[in-house]
Amino acid sequence: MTTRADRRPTIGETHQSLRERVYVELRERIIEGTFPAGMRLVERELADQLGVSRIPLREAMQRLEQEGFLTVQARRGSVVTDFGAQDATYLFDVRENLEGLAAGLAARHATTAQLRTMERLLARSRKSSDAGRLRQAVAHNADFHQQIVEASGNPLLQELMAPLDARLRRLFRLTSDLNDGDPMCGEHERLYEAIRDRDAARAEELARHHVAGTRDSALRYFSDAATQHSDGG
Amino acid sequence: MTTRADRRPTIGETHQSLRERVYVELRERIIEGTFPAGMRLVERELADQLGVSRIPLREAMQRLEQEGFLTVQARRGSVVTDFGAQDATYLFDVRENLEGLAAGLAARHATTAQLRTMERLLARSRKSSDAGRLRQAVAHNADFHQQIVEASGNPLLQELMAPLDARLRRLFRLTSDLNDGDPMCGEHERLYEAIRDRDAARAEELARHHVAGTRDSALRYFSDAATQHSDGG
DNA sequence: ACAAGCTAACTGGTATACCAAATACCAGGC
DNA sequence: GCCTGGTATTTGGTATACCAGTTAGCTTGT
Repeated sequence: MTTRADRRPTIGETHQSLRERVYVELRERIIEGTFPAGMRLVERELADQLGVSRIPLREAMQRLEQEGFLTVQARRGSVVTDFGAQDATYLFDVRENLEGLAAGLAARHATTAQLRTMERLLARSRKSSDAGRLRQAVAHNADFHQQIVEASGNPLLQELMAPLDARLRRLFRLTSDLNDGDPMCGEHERLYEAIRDRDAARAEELARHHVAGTRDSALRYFSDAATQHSDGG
Repeated sequence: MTTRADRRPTIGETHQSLRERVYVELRERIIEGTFPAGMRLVERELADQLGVSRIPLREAMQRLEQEGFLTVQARRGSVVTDFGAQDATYLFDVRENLEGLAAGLAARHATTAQLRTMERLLARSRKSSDAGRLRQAVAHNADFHQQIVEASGNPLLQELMAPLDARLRRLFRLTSDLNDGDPMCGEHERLYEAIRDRDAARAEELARHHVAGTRDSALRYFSDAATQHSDGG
Protein backbone atom coordinates (compact mmCIF):
# COMPACT_ATOMS: atom_id res chain seq x y z
CA MET A 1 0.00 0.00 0.00
CA THR A 2 1.61 3.16 -1.13
CA THR A 3 -0.15 6.13 0.29
CA ARG A 4 1.46 8.93 -1.56
CA ALA A 5 0.86 11.25 1.34
CA ASP A 6 4.31 12.65 1.94
CA ARG A 7 6.55 12.66 -1.08
CA ARG A 8 9.28 15.00 -0.03
CA PRO A 9 11.62 16.13 -2.74
CA THR A 10 14.34 16.22 -0.12
CA ILE A 11 17.30 14.34 -1.43
CA GLY A 12 18.35 11.80 1.12
CA GLU A 13 15.28 9.73 1.85
CA THR A 14 15.34 6.29 0.38
CA HIS A 15 17.70 6.41 -2.54
CA GLN A 16 15.52 6.16 -5.54
CA SER A 17 17.31 6.92 -8.70
CA LEU A 18 17.96 10.52 -9.42
CA ARG A 19 16.00 10.22 -12.60
CA GLU A 20 12.97 9.14 -10.62
CA ARG A 21 13.26 11.93 -8.11
CA VAL A 22 13.69 14.52 -10.83
CA TYR A 23 10.70 13.07 -12.62
CA VAL A 24 8.50 13.30 -9.56
CA GLU A 25 9.74 16.78 -8.77
CA LEU A 26 9.03 18.13 -12.23
CA ARG A 27 5.73 16.34 -12.47
CA GLU A 28 4.59 17.84 -9.20
CA ARG A 29 5.63 21.29 -10.32
CA ILE A 30 3.58 20.92 -13.45
CA ILE A 31 0.62 19.52 -11.58
CA GLU A 32 0.79 22.19 -8.92
CA GLY A 33 1.07 24.88 -11.52
CA THR A 34 4.54 26.05 -10.53
CA PHE A 35 5.42 25.27 -14.12
CA PRO A 36 2.41 26.63 -15.99
CA ALA A 37 1.28 25.44 -19.39
CA GLY A 38 3.37 26.90 -22.16
CA MET A 39 6.42 27.39 -19.95
CA ARG A 40 9.65 26.73 -21.69
CA LEU A 41 12.10 24.34 -20.04
CA VAL A 42 15.76 24.71 -20.92
CA GLU A 43 17.77 21.61 -20.16
CA ARG A 44 21.04 23.12 -18.99
CA GLU A 45 19.30 25.78 -16.99
CA LEU A 46 16.91 23.36 -15.29
CA ALA A 47 19.65 20.82 -14.62
CA ASP A 48 21.71 23.51 -12.96
CA GLN A 49 18.74 24.69 -10.93
CA LEU A 50 17.96 21.18 -9.69
CA GLY A 51 21.61 20.42 -9.03
CA VAL A 52 21.73 17.43 -11.37
CA SER A 53 23.35 16.80 -14.70
CA ARG A 54 21.54 16.77 -17.98
CA ILE A 55 21.30 13.00 -18.33
CA PRO A 56 18.92 12.19 -15.47
CA LEU A 57 17.06 15.38 -16.26
CA ARG A 58 16.63 14.36 -19.87
CA GLU A 59 15.44 10.93 -18.84
CA ALA A 60 12.91 12.46 -16.50
CA MET A 61 11.77 14.86 -19.19
CA GLN A 62 11.44 12.06 -21.69
CA ARG A 63 9.11 10.25 -19.35
CA LEU A 64 7.12 13.39 -18.75
CA GLU A 65 6.80 13.77 -22.48
CA GLN A 66 5.48 10.23 -22.84
CA GLU A 67 2.96 10.85 -20.13
CA GLY A 68 1.75 14.00 -21.81
CA PHE A 69 3.08 16.64 -19.46
CA LEU A 70 5.76 17.98 -21.75
CA THR A 71 5.94 18.60 -25.44
CA VAL A 72 9.47 18.14 -26.69
CA GLN A 73 10.33 19.53 -30.08
CA ALA A 74 13.64 18.28 -31.34
CA ARG A 75 16.26 20.99 -31.11
CA ARG A 76 13.59 23.54 -30.35
CA GLY A 77 13.16 22.96 -26.69
CA SER A 78 10.48 21.60 -24.38
CA VAL A 79 7.35 23.32 -23.18
CA VAL A 80 4.79 22.34 -20.57
CA THR A 81 1.83 20.84 -22.38
CA ASP A 82 -1.40 22.73 -22.31
CA PHE A 83 -4.41 21.11 -20.69
CA GLY A 84 -7.78 22.35 -21.84
CA ALA A 85 -11.41 21.33 -21.89
CA GLN A 86 -10.83 19.09 -24.87
CA ASP A 87 -8.04 17.23 -23.11
CA ALA A 88 -10.26 16.83 -20.07
CA THR A 89 -12.89 15.23 -22.26
CA TYR A 90 -10.38 12.80 -23.71
CA LEU A 91 -9.18 11.97 -20.23
CA PHE A 92 -12.60 11.32 -18.80
CA ASP A 93 -13.70 9.20 -21.74
CA VAL A 94 -10.80 6.89 -21.09
CA ARG A 95 -11.09 6.99 -17.34
CA GLU A 96 -14.78 6.17 -17.45
CA ASN A 97 -13.93 2.90 -19.15
CA LEU A 98 -10.84 1.99 -17.21
CA GLU A 99 -12.36 2.84 -13.83
CA GLY A 100 -15.38 0.80 -14.79
CA LEU A 101 -13.17 -2.10 -15.74
CA ALA A 102 -11.20 -1.77 -12.53
CA ALA A 103 -14.32 -1.70 -10.39
CA GLY A 104 -15.75 -4.75 -12.13
CA LEU A 105 -12.54 -6.69 -11.72
CA ALA A 106 -12.18 -5.54 -8.14
CA ALA A 107 -15.65 -6.85 -7.36
CA ARG A 108 -14.47 -10.23 -8.59
CA HIS A 109 -10.96 -10.32 -7.20
CA ALA A 110 -10.61 -8.00 -4.23
CA THR A 111 -9.19 -9.70 -1.17
CA THR A 112 -10.69 -9.08 2.23
CA ALA A 113 -7.60 -7.10 3.16
CA GLN A 114 -8.13 -4.87 0.15
CA LEU A 115 -11.77 -4.43 1.02
CA ARG A 116 -10.75 -3.43 4.52
CA THR A 117 -8.31 -0.89 3.12
CA MET A 118 -11.04 0.58 0.95
CA GLU A 119 -13.31 0.85 3.94
CA ARG A 120 -10.62 2.58 5.93
CA LEU A 121 -9.85 5.07 3.18
CA LEU A 122 -13.53 5.71 2.78
CA ALA A 123 -13.90 6.43 6.48
CA ARG A 124 -10.94 8.79 6.41
CA SER A 125 -12.30 10.56 3.39
CA ARG A 126 -15.69 10.97 5.03
CA LYS A 127 -14.07 12.27 8.18
CA SER A 128 -11.87 14.76 6.37
CA SER A 129 -14.81 15.90 4.31
CA ASP A 130 -16.99 16.41 7.37
CA ALA A 131 -14.22 18.35 9.05
CA GLY A 132 -13.94 20.61 6.04
CA ARG A 133 -10.46 19.45 5.11
CA LEU A 134 -11.23 19.27 1.43
CA ARG A 135 -7.65 18.79 0.45
CA GLN A 136 -7.23 15.71 2.59
CA ALA A 137 -10.59 14.36 1.48
CA VAL A 138 -9.56 14.64 -2.15
CA ALA A 139 -6.29 12.85 -1.42
CA HIS A 140 -8.11 10.03 0.34
CA ASN A 141 -10.57 9.78 -2.50
CA ALA A 142 -7.67 9.40 -4.89
CA ASP A 143 -6.24 6.69 -2.67
CA PHE A 144 -9.61 4.95 -2.67
CA HIS A 145 -9.69 4.90 -6.44
CA GLN A 146 -6.13 3.68 -6.52
CA GLN A 147 -7.02 0.89 -4.15
CA ILE A 148 -9.81 -0.24 -6.46
CA VAL A 149 -7.39 -0.36 -9.36
CA GLU A 150 -4.96 -2.34 -7.23
CA ALA A 151 -7.72 -4.69 -6.17
CA SER A 152 -8.55 -5.32 -9.81
CA GLY A 153 -5.54 -7.59 -9.82
CA ASN A 154 -4.56 -6.34 -13.27
CA PRO A 155 -1.09 -4.80 -13.14
CA LEU A 156 -1.39 -3.50 -16.69
CA LEU A 157 -4.43 -1.55 -15.65
CA GLN A 158 -2.44 -0.07 -12.79
CA GLU A 159 0.34 0.94 -15.15
CA LEU A 160 -2.08 2.68 -17.46
CA MET A 161 -3.98 4.41 -14.70
CA ALA A 162 -1.00 5.85 -12.86
CA PRO A 163 -0.20 8.55 -15.43
CA LEU A 164 -3.89 9.25 -15.85
CA ASP A 165 -4.16 9.83 -12.12
CA ALA A 166 -1.42 12.40 -12.42
CA ARG A 167 -3.26 14.15 -15.20
CA LEU A 168 -6.44 14.10 -13.17
CA ARG A 169 -4.65 15.68 -10.26
CA ARG A 170 -3.46 18.39 -12.57
CA LEU A 171 -6.99 18.95 -13.74
CA PHE A 172 -8.28 19.12 -10.19
CA ARG A 173 -5.56 21.60 -9.44
CA LEU A 174 -6.60 23.75 -12.38
CA THR A 175 -10.22 23.62 -11.40
CA SER A 176 -9.24 24.57 -7.86
CA ASP A 177 -11.04 22.52 -5.25
CA LEU A 178 -14.45 22.62 -6.80
CA ASN A 179 -14.74 18.97 -5.94
CA ASP A 180 -17.89 18.60 -4.01
CA GLY A 181 -16.80 16.24 -1.32
CA ASP A 182 -20.18 15.14 -0.04
CA PRO A 183 -21.88 13.59 -3.06
CA MET A 184 -18.56 11.99 -3.92
CA CYS A 185 -18.45 10.22 -0.60
CA GLY A 186 -21.94 8.87 -1.10
CA GLU A 187 -21.08 7.52 -4.52
CA HIS A 188 -17.88 6.03 -3.23
CA GLU A 189 -19.73 4.27 -0.47
CA ARG A 190 -22.23 2.73 -2.85
CA LEU A 191 -19.38 1.71 -5.11
CA TYR A 192 -17.59 0.10 -2.22
CA GLU A 193 -20.72 -1.81 -1.23
CA ALA A 194 -21.12 -3.15 -4.75
CA ILE A 195 -17.51 -4.36 -4.76
CA ARG A 196 -17.87 -5.85 -1.30
CA ASP A 197 -21.04 -7.64 -2.40
CA ARG A 198 -19.19 -9.00 -5.44
CA ASP A 199 -21.70 -7.35 -7.75
CA ALA A 200 -19.38 -6.72 -10.69
CA ALA A 201 -21.95 -5.30 -13.07
CA ARG A 202 -23.23 -2.83 -10.53
CA ALA A 203 -19.71 -1.86 -9.47
CA GLU A 204 -18.76 -1.16 -13.06
CA GLU A 205 -21.91 0.84 -13.65
CA LEU A 206 -21.42 2.90 -10.49
CA ALA A 207 -17.79 3.60 -11.27
CA ARG A 208 -18.60 4.74 -14.78
CA HIS A 209 -21.42 6.91 -13.56
CA HIS A 210 -19.18 8.36 -10.90
CA VAL A 211 -16.48 9.32 -13.41
CA ALA A 212 -19.12 10.76 -15.70
CA GLY A 213 -20.31 12.95 -12.85
CA THR A 214 -16.80 14.14 -12.17
CA ARG A 215 -16.39 14.90 -15.84
CA ASP A 216 -19.50 17.00 -15.92
CA SER A 217 -18.42 19.13 -13.01
CA ALA A 218 -14.96 19.56 -14.49
CA LEU A 219 -16.32 20.54 -17.87
CA ARG A 220 -18.71 22.93 -16.20
CA TYR A 221 -15.66 24.66 -14.80
CA PHE A 222 -14.14 24.99 -18.26
CA SER A 223 -17.29 26.38 -19.81
CA ASP A 224 -17.56 28.87 -16.94
CA ALA A 225 -13.95 29.88 -17.41
CA ALA A 226 -14.55 30.31 -21.13
CA THR A 227 -17.48 32.61 -20.47
CA GLN A 228 -15.41 34.68 -18.07
CA HIS A 229 -12.62 34.91 -20.59
CA SER A 230 -14.88 36.12 -23.35
CA ASP A 231 -15.90 38.98 -21.05
CA GLY A 232 -12.35 40.05 -20.45
CA GLY A 233 -11.28 39.82 -24.10
CA MET B 1 1.34 37.02 -26.75
CA THR B 2 2.85 33.79 -27.91
CA THR B 3 0.75 31.36 -25.96
CA ARG B 4 1.75 28.03 -27.43
CA ALA B 5 0.38 29.04 -30.81
CA ASP B 6 2.91 26.80 -32.46
CA ARG B 7 1.29 23.39 -32.44
CA ARG B 8 2.76 22.30 -35.69
CA PRO B 9 2.70 18.69 -36.79
CA THR B 10 5.65 19.62 -38.96
CA ILE B 11 7.87 17.22 -37.07
CA GLY B 12 9.44 15.84 -40.16
CA GLU B 13 10.20 12.17 -39.89
CA THR B 14 13.09 12.68 -42.23
CA HIS B 15 15.56 12.20 -39.43
CA GLN B 16 14.36 10.54 -36.27
CA SER B 17 16.48 10.86 -33.23
CA LEU B 18 18.89 8.08 -32.47
CA ARG B 19 16.98 7.34 -29.32
CA GLU B 20 13.85 6.72 -31.35
CA ARG B 21 15.57 4.49 -33.83
CA VAL B 22 17.21 2.47 -31.09
CA TYR B 23 13.88 2.17 -29.31
CA VAL B 24 12.13 0.85 -32.40
CA GLU B 25 15.00 -1.50 -33.17
CA LEU B 26 15.06 -3.04 -29.71
CA ARG B 27 11.29 -3.22 -29.51
CA GLU B 28 11.12 -5.08 -32.80
CA ARG B 29 13.79 -7.49 -31.68
CA ILE B 30 11.82 -8.26 -28.57
CA ILE B 31 8.56 -8.61 -30.48
CA GLU B 32 10.12 -10.78 -33.13
CA GLY B 33 11.76 -12.94 -30.52
CA THR B 34 15.32 -12.15 -31.48
CA PHE B 35 15.64 -11.05 -27.88
CA PRO B 36 13.75 -13.80 -26.06
CA ALA B 37 12.14 -13.39 -22.66
CA GLY B 38 14.68 -13.54 -19.88
CA MET B 39 17.54 -12.38 -22.05
CA ARG B 40 19.94 -10.13 -20.27
CA LEU B 41 20.80 -6.82 -21.89
CA VAL B 42 24.12 -5.22 -20.98
CA GLU B 43 24.19 -1.51 -21.70
CA ARG B 44 27.71 -0.98 -22.89
CA GLU B 45 27.75 -4.18 -24.85
CA LEU B 46 24.47 -3.42 -26.59
CA ALA B 47 25.47 0.17 -27.22
CA ASP B 48 28.64 -1.03 -28.85
CA GLN B 49 26.78 -3.57 -30.92
CA LEU B 50 24.30 -0.98 -32.17
CA GLY B 51 27.02 1.53 -32.78
CA VAL B 52 25.59 4.17 -30.48
CA SER B 53 26.60 5.55 -27.13
CA ARG B 54 24.98 4.71 -23.86
CA ILE B 55 22.85 7.85 -23.67
CA PRO B 56 20.40 7.16 -26.50
CA LEU B 57 20.45 3.48 -25.61
CA ARG B 58 19.56 4.17 -22.00
CA GLU B 59 16.74 6.46 -23.05
CA ALA B 60 15.42 3.83 -25.41
CA MET B 61 15.66 1.17 -22.72
CA GLN B 62 13.91 3.36 -20.22
CA ARG B 63 11.00 3.71 -22.59
CA LEU B 64 10.93 -0.02 -23.22
CA GLU B 65 10.80 -0.55 -19.49
CA GLN B 66 7.84 1.79 -19.13
CA GLU B 67 6.03 -0.01 -21.88
CA GLY B 68 6.60 -3.34 -20.24
CA PHE B 69 9.12 -4.92 -22.58
CA LEU B 70 12.08 -4.69 -20.25
CA THR B 71 12.46 -5.24 -16.55
CA VAL B 72 15.20 -3.12 -15.11
CA GLN B 73 16.51 -4.15 -11.73
CA ALA B 74 18.49 -1.40 -10.11
CA ARG B 75 22.18 -2.08 -10.58
CA ARG B 76 21.46 -5.65 -11.56
CA GLY B 77 20.85 -5.14 -15.21
CA SER B 78 17.92 -5.37 -17.57
CA VAL B 79 16.16 -8.47 -18.81
CA VAL B 80 13.51 -8.93 -21.45
CA THR B 81 10.19 -9.18 -19.68
CA ASP B 82 8.41 -12.47 -19.76
CA PHE B 83 5.01 -12.66 -21.40
CA GLY B 84 2.75 -15.45 -20.30
CA ALA B 85 -0.89 -16.47 -20.27
CA GLN B 86 -1.57 -14.26 -17.28
CA ASP B 87 -0.12 -11.23 -19.03
CA ALA B 88 -2.21 -12.02 -22.07
CA THR B 89 -5.32 -12.02 -19.89
CA TYR B 90 -4.42 -8.65 -18.44
CA LEU B 91 -3.79 -7.30 -21.91
CA PHE B 92 -7.06 -8.53 -23.36
CA ASP B 93 -9.11 -7.28 -20.43
CA VAL B 94 -7.81 -3.79 -21.05
CA ARG B 95 -7.99 -4.04 -24.81
CA GLU B 96 -11.56 -5.24 -24.72
CA ASN B 97 -12.56 -2.02 -23.02
CA LEU B 98 -10.37 0.36 -24.94
CA GLU B 99 -11.21 -1.15 -28.32
CA GLY B 100 -14.86 -0.96 -27.38
CA LEU B 101 -14.48 2.67 -26.43
CA ALA B 102 -12.60 3.40 -29.63
CA ALA B 103 -15.23 1.72 -31.78
CA GLY B 104 -18.03 3.61 -30.07
CA LEU B 105 -16.29 6.92 -30.47
CA ALA B 106 -15.34 6.10 -34.05
CA ALA B 107 -18.99 5.43 -34.84
CA ARG B 108 -19.74 8.95 -33.66
CA HIS B 109 -16.76 10.83 -35.01
CA ALA B 110 -15.26 9.02 -37.98
CA THR B 111 -14.89 11.18 -41.06
CA THR B 112 -15.86 9.87 -44.46
CA ALA B 113 -12.18 9.74 -45.36
CA GLN B 114 -11.49 7.57 -42.33
CA LEU B 115 -14.40 5.32 -43.22
CA ARG B 116 -13.00 4.97 -46.69
CA THR B 117 -9.59 4.06 -45.28
CA MET B 118 -11.18 1.40 -43.12
CA GLU B 119 -12.98 -0.02 -46.09
CA ARG B 120 -9.79 -0.13 -48.09
CA LEU B 121 -7.86 -1.87 -45.31
CA LEU B 122 -10.68 -4.32 -44.92
CA ALA B 123 -10.61 -5.14 -48.62
CA ARG B 124 -6.88 -5.66 -48.53
CA SER B 125 -7.13 -7.86 -45.49
CA ARG B 126 -9.81 -9.94 -47.14
CA LYS B 127 -7.75 -10.26 -50.27
CA SER B 128 -4.59 -11.25 -48.44
CA SER B 129 -6.54 -13.72 -46.37
CA ASP B 130 -8.13 -15.31 -49.44
CA ALA B 131 -4.74 -15.52 -51.09
CA GLY B 132 -3.36 -17.31 -48.06
CA ARG B 133 -0.97 -14.52 -47.15
CA LEU B 134 -1.73 -14.75 -43.47
CA ARG B 135 1.10 -12.48 -42.49
CA GLN B 136 -0.13 -9.65 -44.65
CA ALA B 137 -3.71 -10.20 -43.56
CA VAL B 138 -2.69 -9.89 -39.92
CA ALA B 139 -0.82 -6.67 -40.67
CA HIS B 140 -3.83 -5.21 -42.44
CA ASN B 141 -6.07 -6.24 -39.61
CA ALA B 142 -3.80 -4.40 -37.22
CA ASP B 143 -3.97 -1.34 -39.45
CA PHE B 144 -7.73 -1.59 -39.45
CA HIS B 145 -7.85 -1.57 -35.66
CA GLN B 146 -5.43 1.31 -35.59
CA GLN B 147 -7.61 3.24 -37.99
CA ILE B 148 -10.60 2.79 -35.70
CA VAL B 149 -8.60 4.15 -32.79
CA GLU B 150 -7.53 7.09 -34.90
CA ALA B 151 -11.11 7.67 -35.99
CA SER B 152 -12.16 7.82 -32.36
CA GLY B 153 -10.74 11.32 -32.33
CA ASN B 154 -9.29 10.76 -28.88
CA PRO B 155 -5.51 11.22 -28.98
CA LEU B 156 -5.12 9.97 -25.43
CA LEU B 157 -6.70 6.72 -26.47
CA GLN B 158 -4.23 6.49 -29.32
CA GLU B 159 -1.34 7.07 -26.94
CA LEU B 160 -2.52 4.33 -24.64
CA MET B 161 -3.23 1.86 -27.41
CA ALA B 162 0.08 2.20 -29.22
CA PRO B 163 2.15 0.29 -26.63
CA LEU B 164 -0.65 -2.22 -26.24
CA ASP B 165 -0.57 -2.86 -29.96
CA ALA B 166 3.12 -3.61 -29.66
CA ARG B 167 2.42 -6.09 -26.88
CA LEU B 168 -0.30 -7.70 -28.93
CA ARG B 169 2.07 -8.10 -31.84
CA ARG B 170 4.48 -9.81 -29.50
CA LEU B 171 1.74 -12.13 -28.36
CA PHE B 172 0.74 -12.95 -31.93
CA ARG B 173 4.36 -13.65 -32.65
CA LEU B 174 4.56 -16.05 -29.71
CA THR B 175 1.38 -17.82 -30.71
CA SER B 176 2.67 -18.14 -34.25
CA ASP B 177 0.04 -17.41 -36.87
CA LEU B 178 -2.82 -19.21 -35.27
CA ASN B 179 -4.98 -16.26 -36.18
CA ASP B 180 -7.84 -17.65 -38.12
CA GLY B 181 -8.15 -15.05 -40.83
CA ASP B 182 -11.61 -15.85 -42.06
CA PRO B 183 -13.87 -15.36 -39.05
CA MET B 184 -11.80 -12.29 -38.19
CA CYS B 185 -12.60 -10.71 -41.51
CA GLY B 186 -16.28 -11.30 -41.04
CA GLU B 187 -16.25 -9.71 -37.61
CA HIS B 188 -14.25 -6.80 -38.93
CA GLU B 189 -16.74 -6.24 -41.69
CA ARG B 190 -19.69 -6.20 -39.32
CA LEU B 191 -17.78 -3.84 -37.06
CA TYR B 192 -17.06 -1.55 -39.96
CA GLU B 193 -20.71 -1.53 -40.95
CA ALA B 194 -21.76 -0.56 -37.46
CA ILE B 195 -19.29 2.33 -37.46
CA ARG B 196 -20.35 3.40 -40.92
CA ASP B 197 -24.00 3.31 -39.83
CA ARG B 198 -23.14 5.43 -36.78
CA ASP B 199 -24.43 2.73 -34.48
CA ALA B 200 -22.14 3.39 -31.54
CA ALA B 201 -23.64 0.86 -29.15
CA ARG B 202 -23.44 -1.93 -31.70
CA ALA B 203 -19.92 -0.94 -32.72
CA GLU B 204 -18.76 -1.06 -29.13
CA GLU B 205 -20.43 -4.38 -28.54
CA LEU B 206 -18.94 -5.90 -31.70
CA ALA B 207 -15.47 -4.61 -30.90
CA ARG B 208 -15.60 -6.01 -27.39
CA HIS B 209 -16.88 -9.33 -28.62
CA HIS B 210 -14.20 -9.43 -31.26
CA VAL B 211 -11.41 -8.83 -28.75
CA ALA B 212 -12.92 -11.43 -26.45
CA GLY B 213 -12.80 -13.93 -29.30
CA THR B 214 -9.18 -13.11 -29.99
CA ARG B 215 -8.44 -13.57 -26.31
CA ASP B 216 -10.02 -16.97 -26.24
CA SER B 217 -8.00 -18.25 -29.16
CA ALA B 218 -4.81 -16.81 -27.67
CA LEU B 219 -5.48 -18.37 -24.28
CA ARG B 220 -6.28 -21.65 -25.98
CA TYR B 221 -2.78 -21.54 -27.36
CA PHE B 222 -1.31 -21.05 -23.90
CA SER B 223 -3.29 -23.87 -22.36
CA ASP B 224 -2.27 -26.15 -25.25
CA ALA B 225 1.35 -25.19 -24.73
CA ALA B 226 1.00 -25.89 -21.02
CA THR B 227 -0.39 -29.33 -21.74
CA GLN B 228 2.46 -30.10 -24.08
CA HIS B 229 4.94 -28.95 -21.49
CA SER B 230 3.43 -31.11 -18.77
CA ASP B 231 3.87 -34.07 -21.11
CA GLY B 232 7.53 -33.41 -21.57
CA GLY B 233 8.26 -32.76 -17.90
C1' DA C 1 13.71 51.83 -45.72
C1' DC C 2 12.91 47.12 -46.60
C1' DA C 3 13.79 42.51 -47.86
C1' DA C 4 16.87 38.74 -48.58
C1' DG C 5 20.60 36.31 -47.00
C1' DC C 6 24.14 35.32 -43.83
C1' DT C 7 26.10 34.62 -39.27
C1' DA C 8 26.35 33.81 -34.52
C1' DA C 9 24.31 32.41 -30.38
C1' DC C 10 21.32 29.17 -28.34
C1' DT C 11 19.82 24.57 -27.43
C1' DG C 12 19.03 19.90 -27.90
C1' DG C 13 21.52 15.32 -29.43
C1' DT C 14 25.39 12.46 -29.00
C1' DA C 15 29.96 10.75 -27.66
C1' DT C 16 33.53 9.84 -24.39
C1' DA C 17 35.66 9.42 -20.07
C1' DC C 18 35.36 8.98 -15.41
C1' DC C 19 33.65 8.05 -10.69
C1' DA C 20 30.53 5.89 -7.27
C1' DA C 21 27.65 2.37 -5.66
C1' DA C 22 25.94 -2.11 -5.54
C1' DT C 23 25.99 -6.72 -6.83
C1' DA C 24 28.08 -11.23 -7.92
C1' DC C 25 31.62 -14.21 -7.85
C1' DC C 26 35.74 -16.18 -6.20
C1' DA C 27 39.41 -16.99 -2.90
C1' DG C 28 41.13 -17.53 1.54
C1' DG C 29 40.79 -18.22 6.50
C1' DC C 30 38.29 -20.11 10.49
C1' DG D 1 32.13 -26.71 5.02
C1' DC D 2 30.83 -22.12 5.92
C1' DC D 3 31.60 -17.46 6.45
C1' DT D 4 34.03 -13.32 5.26
C1' DG D 5 36.25 -10.16 2.45
C1' DG D 6 38.04 -8.44 -1.75
C1' DT D 7 37.68 -7.83 -6.61
C1' DA D 8 35.50 -7.64 -11.06
C1' DT D 9 31.43 -6.47 -13.34
C1' DT D 10 27.73 -3.57 -14.29
C1' DT D 11 24.74 0.04 -13.72
C1' DG D 12 23.73 4.92 -12.11
C1' DG D 13 25.39 9.36 -12.42
C1' DT D 14 28.35 13.34 -13.78
C1' DA D 15 31.32 16.33 -16.49
C1' DT D 16 32.78 17.91 -20.70
C1' DA D 17 33.09 18.47 -25.31
C1' DC D 18 31.44 18.62 -29.80
C1' DC D 19 27.94 18.34 -33.45
C1' DA D 20 23.64 19.77 -35.65
C1' DG D 21 19.50 22.28 -36.17
C1' DT D 22 16.92 26.43 -35.10
C1' DT D 23 16.30 31.13 -34.27
C1' DA D 24 17.14 35.71 -34.15
C1' DG D 25 19.78 39.44 -35.12
C1' DC D 26 22.73 41.72 -38.20
C1' DT D 27 24.54 42.90 -42.55
C1' DT D 28 24.07 44.06 -47.17
C1' DG D 29 22.14 45.16 -51.49
C1' DT D 30 18.45 47.32 -54.05
